[in-house]
Amino acid sequence: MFTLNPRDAKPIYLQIKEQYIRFIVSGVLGAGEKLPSVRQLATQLSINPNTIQRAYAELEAEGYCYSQAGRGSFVAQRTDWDTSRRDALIAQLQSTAQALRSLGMSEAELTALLSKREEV
Amino acid sequence: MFTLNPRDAKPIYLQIKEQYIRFIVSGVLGAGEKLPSVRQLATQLSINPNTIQRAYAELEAEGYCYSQAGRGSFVAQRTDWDTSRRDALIAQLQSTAQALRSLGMSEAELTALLSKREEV
Amino acid sequence: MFTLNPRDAKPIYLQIKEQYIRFIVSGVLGAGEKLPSVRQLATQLSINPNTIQRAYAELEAEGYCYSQAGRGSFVAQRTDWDTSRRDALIAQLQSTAQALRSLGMSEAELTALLSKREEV
Amino acid sequence: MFTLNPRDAKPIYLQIKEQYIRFIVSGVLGAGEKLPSVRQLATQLSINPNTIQRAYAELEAEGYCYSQAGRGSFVAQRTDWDTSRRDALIAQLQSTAQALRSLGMSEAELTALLSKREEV
DNA sequence: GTGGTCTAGACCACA
DNA sequence: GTGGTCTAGACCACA
Repeated sequence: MFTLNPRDAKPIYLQIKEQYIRFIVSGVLGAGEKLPSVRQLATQLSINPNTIQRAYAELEAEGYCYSQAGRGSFVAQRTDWDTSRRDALIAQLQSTAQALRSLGMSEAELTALLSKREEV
Repeated sequence: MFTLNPRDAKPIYLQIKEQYIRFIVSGVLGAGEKLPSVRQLATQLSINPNTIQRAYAELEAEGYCYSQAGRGSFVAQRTDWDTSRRDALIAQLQSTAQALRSLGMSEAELTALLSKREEV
Repeated sequence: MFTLNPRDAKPIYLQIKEQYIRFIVSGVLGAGEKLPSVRQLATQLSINPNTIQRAYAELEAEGYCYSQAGRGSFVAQRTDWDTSRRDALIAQLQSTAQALRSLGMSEAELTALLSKREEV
Repeated sequence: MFTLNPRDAKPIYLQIKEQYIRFIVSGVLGAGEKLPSVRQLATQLSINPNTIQRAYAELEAEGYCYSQAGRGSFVAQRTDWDTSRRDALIAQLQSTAQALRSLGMSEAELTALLSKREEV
């Protein structure tokens, strides 16, 4: 399920966190579903448990999951993270678009860019 | 002219670099204009000259300015940085748009976002 | 393994960088191999860690290696540096050839030079 | 006659020196011809005389010209600089070719590169 | 004066 | 332990 890229400059805890966000946002992991325990995932990925712990802590801080002592961590309701994330992305989209305008890009060109999905 | 936040997770040299990019891209600083000297800016911002040096070195590496021992640093011609910057922004725009799509945003909504200029 | 000449006009960080490039390009250091840590190499060469840091940072910027806080620095895949290096060398070959032509060397002589491998 | 590029990272004294080498090597300036005086050239280029002085000193050290106290500087005989310069360029050509071979370039490709004159 | 390199040494994030 | 950032301050090349 997880792909960790050791060559990436991105810290491992962030790679884990961002993959979880992708899974949760896309619905691969539904609200209420249980995340693997810190120890379990650490063993599975051959990684230090501290690293997993940090990823989980940030996910929880941003409302993507919640943890219950003794039971584990679970995917949160969409309402807990939806709005703030959306707002952040919208702000970023608009500021990037603004930067492209200041390089002389027209509205038509900007709109055209959106229809071309990036490949990666 | 400069706003530095030493508590920011973003390194100081990057804060300086990015502010200069904004000034240059927006035309506040025109091609050929002299940047303040490394030492001068260091004193003014109460920052170590090495930190300024690093910001200037990266600006030069990315084509935003050029520098000469004994003379100073100067804003480069637009052609020197135009394309690379454009490409970076386009990639960012598309990846942000993709993230919004995975939150369920439609193409129509995305396009609508572009017409609303952000205020900042 | 390393030869440093502190009297050389060429900065130390560049001497280190260029030697690493030679090792990586020639295959002495293979993709994925770990470079010595910044501190380790600094002690071994009796050089300031900042100087090593700079060499490593430039190697990474040019795609010869990648580094991760907490883990170390590693030799990159060949595909990451191949093209850019090739282009640089081609430019250098052609400009040197041009200089020799302006000394009156004929095309036949130039071609002949290529078949004689230099010994070093 | 002279083109100085203030945007070039190359020091001005070097730009002057290299342009003289080009003139001398190509025969634009013939053996025995008088170079402009340091002061004269400094005024003409609006440049510090020290800068010119340094260019002339290096040209003389490398055998491209000679100076006579009270009379001025004159272009040297070709035999004074020809061989050493030629040798240096040949060595560089061969070592660059060798580097390209280690990237997998064939002899045929190398030879082909020579026939394509670089444009600049 | 101006940029570039370097040493010495501190502190932080990450694994 | 490992890389990344930063301060303080020195010395060099160049104009």
